[in-house]
Amino acid sequence: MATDDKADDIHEVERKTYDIHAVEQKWQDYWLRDNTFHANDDSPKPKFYVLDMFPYPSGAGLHVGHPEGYTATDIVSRYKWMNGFEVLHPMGWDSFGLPAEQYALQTGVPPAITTKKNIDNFRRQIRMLGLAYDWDREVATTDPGYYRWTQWIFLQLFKNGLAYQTEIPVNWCPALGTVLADEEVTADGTSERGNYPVERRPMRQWMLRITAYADRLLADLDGLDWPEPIKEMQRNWIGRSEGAEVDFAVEGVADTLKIFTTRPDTLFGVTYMVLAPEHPLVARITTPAQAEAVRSYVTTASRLNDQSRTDATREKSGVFTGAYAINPVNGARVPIWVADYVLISYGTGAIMAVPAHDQRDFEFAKAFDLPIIEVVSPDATPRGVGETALTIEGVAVNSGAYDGLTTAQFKSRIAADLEARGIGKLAVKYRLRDWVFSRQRYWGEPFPLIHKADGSIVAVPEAELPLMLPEVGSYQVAGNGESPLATIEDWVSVKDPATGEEVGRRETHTMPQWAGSCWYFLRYIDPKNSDRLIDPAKESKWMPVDLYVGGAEHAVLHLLYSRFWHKFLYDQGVVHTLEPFQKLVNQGLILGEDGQKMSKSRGNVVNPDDVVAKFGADAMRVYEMFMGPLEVVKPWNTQGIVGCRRFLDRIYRMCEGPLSEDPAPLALRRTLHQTIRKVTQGIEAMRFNTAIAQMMILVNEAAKDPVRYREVSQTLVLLVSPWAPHVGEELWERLGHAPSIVKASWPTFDPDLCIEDEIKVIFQVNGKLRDDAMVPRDTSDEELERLAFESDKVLRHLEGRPVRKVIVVRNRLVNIVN
RNA sequence: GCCUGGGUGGCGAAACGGUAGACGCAGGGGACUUAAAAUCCCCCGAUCGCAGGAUCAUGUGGGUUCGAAACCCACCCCAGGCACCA
Repeated sequence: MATDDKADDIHEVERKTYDIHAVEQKWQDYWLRDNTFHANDDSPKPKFYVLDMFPYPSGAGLHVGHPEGYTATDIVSRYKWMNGFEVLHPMGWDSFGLPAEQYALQTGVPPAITTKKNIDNFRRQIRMLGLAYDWDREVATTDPGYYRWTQWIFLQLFKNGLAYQTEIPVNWCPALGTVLADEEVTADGTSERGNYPVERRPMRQWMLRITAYADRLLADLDGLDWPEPIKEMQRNWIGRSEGAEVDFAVEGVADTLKIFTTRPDTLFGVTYMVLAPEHPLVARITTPAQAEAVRSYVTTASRLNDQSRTDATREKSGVFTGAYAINPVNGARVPIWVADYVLISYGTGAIMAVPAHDQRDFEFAKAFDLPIIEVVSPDATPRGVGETALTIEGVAVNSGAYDGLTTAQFKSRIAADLEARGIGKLAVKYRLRDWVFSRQRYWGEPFPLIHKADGSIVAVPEAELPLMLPEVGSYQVAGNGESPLATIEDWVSVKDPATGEEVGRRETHTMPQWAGSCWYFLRYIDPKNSDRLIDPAKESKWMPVDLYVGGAEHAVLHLLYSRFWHKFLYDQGVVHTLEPFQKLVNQGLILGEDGQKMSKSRGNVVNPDDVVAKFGADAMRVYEMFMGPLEVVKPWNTQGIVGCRRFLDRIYRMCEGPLSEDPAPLALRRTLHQTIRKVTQGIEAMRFNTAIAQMMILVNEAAKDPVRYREVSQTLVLLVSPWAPHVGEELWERLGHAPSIVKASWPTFDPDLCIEDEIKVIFQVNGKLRDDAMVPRDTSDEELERLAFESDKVLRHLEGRPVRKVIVVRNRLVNIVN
């Protein structure tokens, strides 16, 4: 009830000032009709490419979090237009995805229909906010004209050996008859939907060899203007580590056991070896006596999902194979174990265990009563084994001829020695894994691949792209882990047109949602090209993206996948920049009024439709930018918009009635120029909140003068127009100018005028404020000191003690220390 | 556990190492009005004081400095990310 009363109050405001909704509608219609924000490929002006992370068009429509980033880029776009740039600011739809498919399962409505409806709603809402997009360049990843090129890129990856099939363990849910993503599996190993048991089951998957680009993905981060934490997250995700590969002979077997270690300097401390349960050597080296125990352990390990497998707090488990390895540095005979704390997917899937200097090995050795040998000491003196592993770098002990070497010296010496003997070499490993690129779903891009009867896989000819996603009768999964596509025999079976004989069967997996979002920013540049992905001339005009704004939740996956594809396209000569996104900014989440994350279940979701209906799009835009710094997480407060609405109304009134053509009084002009400076710098630095505060200061000051000066009012309209474009256009027109205001020039400031000529200087005694005085700018140090000692308040606080020191900072303060 | 951010009034927040709390919300008082709304003006960190003013205050404890919200060390709390990666 209380909020309804507030809403009525606001409608009262509207009648008093102007018809907000009529004005907003008028200008939205104008922009569409005039195609105001069309980016001209042939423009001689310098380009500026501003990109938003395009949304998944969900059934729920926009929430107030979307417009935050969109408004930020919109302000920058409009500002750049006004500064003489040709701005590319497009919008589109990341429209493949699970929700539409799940909705289809429940209702039978095809995802294509649902998706179109949702896109229409998103487009309506985005236009309602007055965002300056070039609608001629709209793209949707579900459009065959778009995914044709997603498929084309995949084919190039395939042809270059960067796409391959493999059997990997996936989350298989027998009850649902489908494969689940990790996010769809709960911590206790059941499905999020329905709570059915989920098991690990090896299944055929398509993989992309992103690891082949690991070094470049890491190295090229350095040159990017991205938030440092995001770069750091990507570095950690890639996880480069330098070490050595060492071959251990296995007693009585021809096979060698290859391990990776970052601490080859601890080779003398090896007391056992560990193989991952999936390691191929396990079956070959296990002795008959241990066979049953090993088989049982391996089976148990295979049942655990990745989450519990990699839970570091679990107690160590493992089993002895009965086999022994020979340490190449000292000939020591060490037992080979199998344990699930070693992962098959990292390094060589096998380790040498040095319990004295690795915490995991230490815990394992304690659990199974294995020996622990100290080989590193901080100061060359052995100090015995303690209660934890000593993982520091230091000086070698108990290491034969290597004793006394520092860790770094040891590492380079041993690498050379092992290499000379042909049993080891320096090696670099990455934590990054290849990308599981297939999904057993309907609503995604089909793979343009055909499996032939002889087991070979051939690409669909490029001329036949797009390979259309067929309509399907039922969205139920096939039940055997294949996608619904597998049930459409007509589509799956590829027949020779002449003979009618089956020549092959189509791949029924589809691509993940990430695929379409990996390259959409390229298609905006040349959205209707049916001959190629992008015209090279246009590509070289617009790329790279100058500013990319979106949520930090995409810090790793989307941004890493996208960079990978971009580097591949660079290698293919499709694009001319090594990196797609020069500058990246993450907007912070907007929380509900209760300070909690907005969610339907909490009932704290704020709908932009309601906000715009009550306050108008301009007030909402200003408020979202006024709430605080863009990057910060902040709670929504509907009451707070009132102040922004008032601010816009006051600007409106400043432009009503007769305007004086006289120059404004000096003090007001000074504030005006300070405001131009602050707002200009604020947009450049994307500090939108303090820029608004400064405009409010100007409005407050201007209102004190009964005369309305054109100089002030008109400049203010220009300054505020990127935030409040409808008010901007309307007032610009009322002030006698032709639309659009983005074609007007951004105001400039006079730096001399920004400087005050009377300055308040403070007087401190022992660092505490005691008095102040107004003085002309650049008053000399001597004069300032003299004035300070004239102050009664200062003298009182000196309390007659002798002055020890006087610090004078010109135009700022005098501090007297006694 | 590790890596990032971040803790400032009732609330959202400002503050090149130099007057802490700009600007806005909420709150209080006043003007206008028959009345209300809108609008306009004033006050608004805490404590003490009639007041001039004083003292305290930016998560906690130390330190550097003439001077610290800001820089350094230790700790506590919150958010995000990673988590047996050899």
